[in-house]
Amino acid sequence: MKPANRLNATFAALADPTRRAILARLALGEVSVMELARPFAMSQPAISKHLKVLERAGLISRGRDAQRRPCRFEPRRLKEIAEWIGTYRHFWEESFNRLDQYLEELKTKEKTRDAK
Amino acid sequence: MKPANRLNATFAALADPTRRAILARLALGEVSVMELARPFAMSQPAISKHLKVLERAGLISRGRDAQRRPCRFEPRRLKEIAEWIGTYRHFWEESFNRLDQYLEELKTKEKTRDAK
DNA sequence: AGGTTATATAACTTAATAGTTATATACAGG
DNA sequence: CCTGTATATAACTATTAAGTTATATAACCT
Repeated sequence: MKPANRLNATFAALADPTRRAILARLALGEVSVMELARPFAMSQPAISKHLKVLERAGLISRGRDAQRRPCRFEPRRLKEIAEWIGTYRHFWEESFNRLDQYLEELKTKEKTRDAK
Repeated sequence: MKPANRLNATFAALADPTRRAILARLALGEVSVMELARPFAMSQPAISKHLKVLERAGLISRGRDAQRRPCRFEPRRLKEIAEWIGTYRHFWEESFNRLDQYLEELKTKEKTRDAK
């Protein structure tokens, strides 16, 4: 998959609260599908579908343990989107906020001056 | 909007490459809709729809300049998802990688032993 | 007022998503 | 071999999303 498509798939997968909850659970360790499904007010096939979405997005991988298919969290794709967001980080970090504040001050001064 | 719904809307908005490209453009400064639309092989109403999605997600805001509605990038929501991802950061950072490597080594040793 | 430019909205089509129930597959264990 | 358990798939429905064209709204300019 091309990197842009990876971002599409990753973001789309993360847009669903059930899937984010699944990831949160998997961050604590491998779990089977049934175990994953239990806390949700949703059928098992629905959970299986969510898992397929997560897997195709590369956010989880699956093992084999008898008839169980334990799911494991895979951090690579989260790292990728963390890096994507990183290119915007300066917008909310200290150094930028200082510039922002400075610009705000300028604006306020202008208005004050114009009002005179 | 509740925080969970905000995450839904933000991730969904970012899942589209056109919208990510719009954000990238807006990170360089305010732009009007027509200017934004130009580089895309897409009608103006399509761009307006994307902007509405971005606006409802809180990723942009819009001003007024005569008949123009200049769009401005709003970093808050990106910051929020950066924080959400932050809770998983330890999975790909140095300290974790060392543990991961150690576990990989253990596995390899097991296999080697079993093969004997 | 009338024409032009910028943007938004309406109505529509197509395709994708999230869920359902029912069924199929695969393995485990007596 | 038979039964139960875990998971996946099929077939279906309802909702949402992304695009289109045509039209409406709003502000500028002469």
